[in-house]
Order: sequence, then C-alpha cells, then structure tokens
Amino acid sequence: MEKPLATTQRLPKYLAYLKIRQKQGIESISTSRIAEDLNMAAISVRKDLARISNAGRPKTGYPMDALIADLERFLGYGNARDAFLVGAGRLGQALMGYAQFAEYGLSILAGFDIDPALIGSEIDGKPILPLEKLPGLARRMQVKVGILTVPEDAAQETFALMVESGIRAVWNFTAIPLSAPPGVVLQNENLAASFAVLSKRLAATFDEEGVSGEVPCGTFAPPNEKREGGHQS
Amino acid sequence: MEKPLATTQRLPKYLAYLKIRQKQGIESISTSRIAEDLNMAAISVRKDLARISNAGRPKTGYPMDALIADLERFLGYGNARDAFLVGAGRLGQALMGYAQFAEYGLSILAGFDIDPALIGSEIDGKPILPLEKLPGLARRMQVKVGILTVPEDAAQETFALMVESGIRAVWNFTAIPLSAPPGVVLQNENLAASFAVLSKRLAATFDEEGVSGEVPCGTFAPPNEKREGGHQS
DNA sequence: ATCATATCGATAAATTTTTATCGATATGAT
DNA sequence: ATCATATCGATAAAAATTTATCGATATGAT
Repeated sequence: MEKPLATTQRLPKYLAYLKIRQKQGIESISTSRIAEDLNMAAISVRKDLARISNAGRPKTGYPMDALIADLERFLGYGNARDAFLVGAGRLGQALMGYAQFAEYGLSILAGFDIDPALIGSEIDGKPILPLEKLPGLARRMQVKVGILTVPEDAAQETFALMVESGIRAVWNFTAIPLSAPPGVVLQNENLAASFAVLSKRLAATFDEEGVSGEVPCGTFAPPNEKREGGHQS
Repeated sequence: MEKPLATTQRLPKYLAYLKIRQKQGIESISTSRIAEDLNMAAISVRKDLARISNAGRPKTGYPMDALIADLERFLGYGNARDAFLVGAGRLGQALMGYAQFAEYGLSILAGFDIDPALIGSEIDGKPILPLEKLPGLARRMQVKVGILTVPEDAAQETFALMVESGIRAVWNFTAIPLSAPPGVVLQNENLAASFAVLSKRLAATFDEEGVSGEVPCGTFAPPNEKREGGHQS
C-alpha cells in the first residue's frame, strides 16, 4: 500500500466518469462496465479500485455512492485545496474559469499579475490582484498551492517569489525547468509533451495501418478486453 | 527499439531545455548536466537520449545542434502538424494563443465555434469560424489533428463530427470519456488528473516531513543523482 | 431451495520501466 | 606522447506496472 503512483493519475478519471453515471441515476457499477466505457482493460480498473475501496461485491459491482465517496476520500477532495494563480494571461484566465476544478477539490481564490490592465478585473468572480500582494496574502490565508502561468522569462523569479511566500506546491505550466527546494512539490504540466505523444501515436498509426480511407464513427468501442486507445494523460 | 512510450513523454522536455541552453550559446552538453538542471537521474537521461541519438561522445557529451536535430527528427517536428481547434472558449483561446506550440511542431490553423459572438474574431491571427465549416475545410486542407475544447455536454457529438470530417487524432480537453473508432487516435488531457497527483504529493510531503517551518529557496537543486522531484507531466 | 453466473479480490506471471555496473573512448592536461 | 578522467553506450539487475489466472461469493433465475 505504498506507491501507487501511476494509479493515482487514473483515479480522477474514474471519478469523473462515475459522477456522470451517477447523474444518470445509476446506483451500482461493475469494473468491467467502467473499463468498457473508458476503453481500458477491465483487469486494470479492478486493480486500481481494489486499492482504494472494498465496497465491491460479487455480481453487482460497486455501489455508486460508496465508490465515489471512497475515491474522493482517497484523493483528499473533502478538504478542498485553496490555490493562488500567478500570471493571469490567456492561459491563466482559462484555468481560473475552468469550472471542472471546483468539482475536483481545487479552488482558485485569486489571480495575480503585474499588468495594470488586468489588475482589478475579475474572472468568474475571482479577483486579479497586483503581484506584490501575493506574499502577504499567501501567508495570511495559509495558501499552499500555486499555479504558475507567467511568460517564460518571468518563470524563474516568480517561482522563487511563490516559494518565499510560503507556497509548498507549484503547478508549473511554463516550459522553463525549475528546481524545487526540499519540501516544495513541483509539478510540470507540459502541454507540448502531451502533444508529442499524440503526434507520435498518430505517426505510428499511419505507419502500421497504412494510409487507409474512411473510418466509421461509432460512439462506443467494441467491448474488447484489450484496448490500446484511451491513453493516460 | 519498439515501445519507448514513457520515454516519449520526456523527450519534449529535453528539447525545451536544450533550446534554452542553445540560446545561451552552449555548444555541447552532457547527460549529467541535463539531469542536474532538470532534477532527474542522470542514468535516466542517458538512457532516453541513447535511444534517439548516437551523437554523444565521451568527455564532452552531445553536440547541441546534433542532439536537438535528432530530437526533432524523432518527434516528427520537421513536418509540422496542422490542427483545427473546436470550442473557442477561454481554454480554446488560450491554446490558440499558446506560442510554445509553434515551436514544437503544432500549428493551429483555426478555431471553430457555434457562438456568433466569437465567430469572425481572431486569436493571434487565427480565425474563429462557424462550426459547420469544419467538415469541408478539414477535408479540403487534409487536417488530421483536432483539439477538443467544447463544453462537456457538446463533447460527444462534436467528437463524432470531427471524426466524420476525417480527423484522425483528437486531443480531448474535456472530462467526458470518448471512444475512438479504430484508426483514430484519442488522447485525453485531464487537467483534473494532473492536479490530483500534485495534491497527493503535497499531502505525502506533509505526512512524511511533518508541518515544518520555512524552506529556503535556492534556484538550483543540489546535484544529487537521485531526485524525487520533477515529476512527469 | 438450488443452481448457474457475473463479479470481486487475491495471487502469480509477464512486461515495462527504472536504476545500477562496467568497459571503451575521446579529451585535455602534464 | 602519455596519462588521468569525464562521459558515453551496452549489459545486467532491480523495481514498478500491467496483465493473467483462479477460487470465493452474492445475486437472480428456475
């Protein structure tokens, strides 16, 4: 029960899926069903869920409510994380307005920027404040999570400022390699990297299957146990 | 030489780093140096790079230009990928304006939307067009890559439309689980999933190290061989 | 009540990924 | 020219992850 790192990345996906199903009024669900809808191997889903819940029962699967509760507890979504976002440009604004986050335990309280044109405005009811107010507010409000969406040439110093302000986890959307001092969690969200994987997979598909003609578009995939689609993200 | 999947995700990171170094005028670089700056295990970098280049030489490392060239060739960045983006809301606009993409082989030609207020406007010189023009344009221009940034309730049908339009690779930014028909590459970019990992790591840090006081902020990490930071993205 | 079956959960095998070890070699110093 | 050394590249070991196998059990049908 030590290091289910790869698993952790898949859990929110299950949660997102389950919430959709829940809204549809479904009250229990089996791992095989989840797997089919998510284009994953059933065995894989079973293993992942077994790790965080034992509410599963033969024949019926998991009770929807219990499974969602267990997932949320494991992911720590009960105690929502307050966050500050620095760099309220287009990407920053997009993240501030990303409704999904609220549902998954992330609450962006405010954005910070140095652009006078942005300061004072609001995104989804969240204020954009002058950067110099960050240290004071972060300390006072005990905000531990920071989102870094500044231009590249400001990344380094902004990161340092965030750490000095007491922020302990930084979600870095810039392409600049940063170094986190001990005790500070740094996670790089490299969109270019994701695209590279997509591009590589597309190339592989062309090479292996040849440039074929049309492909029919179904909404659901055939219920094979083994699927190569539905990559992690 | 078959399946370096995990590796592929790291390669663009090296590329981003190398380009920065190149701008600084550095002409050759060792894997140990890369590893240090990127907070990775040196052995890991060596293995990754050995896979895609053999320009490395003892004592000096890799010639910068050759290494970058090999990386770009492997990642297929020579032949830039043209893409259409569907759903020009805040997130869509942010991606359309994301300058980094151009440098890494992704070229978003246009955005599509159904909102009359958006149609006709431009983001970074790229037009936002009415959705009904997507199928015709995608076919005519042979665009194979699509970026899906529509609201959740439109995800399913929009995805189907993209596939019908001949798009073969879809980068899905919605939380809706989609099923790709055979021959279509679907990659889910789940920001909530990324955040979950960050959140979990932060929680782990608190648990293990206790809630300690201040942390000094250095710009570079100590040159340890083994680092647990600098996660994948 | 009995039985066939879908599903879980545990154990084990296979695969992939990471980390380690070590010899070969080009570089720069003596 | 010789030598010490940093670094690559290959091979091997270790660790993590995925996939497979199989018995146990609750459910719903007969």
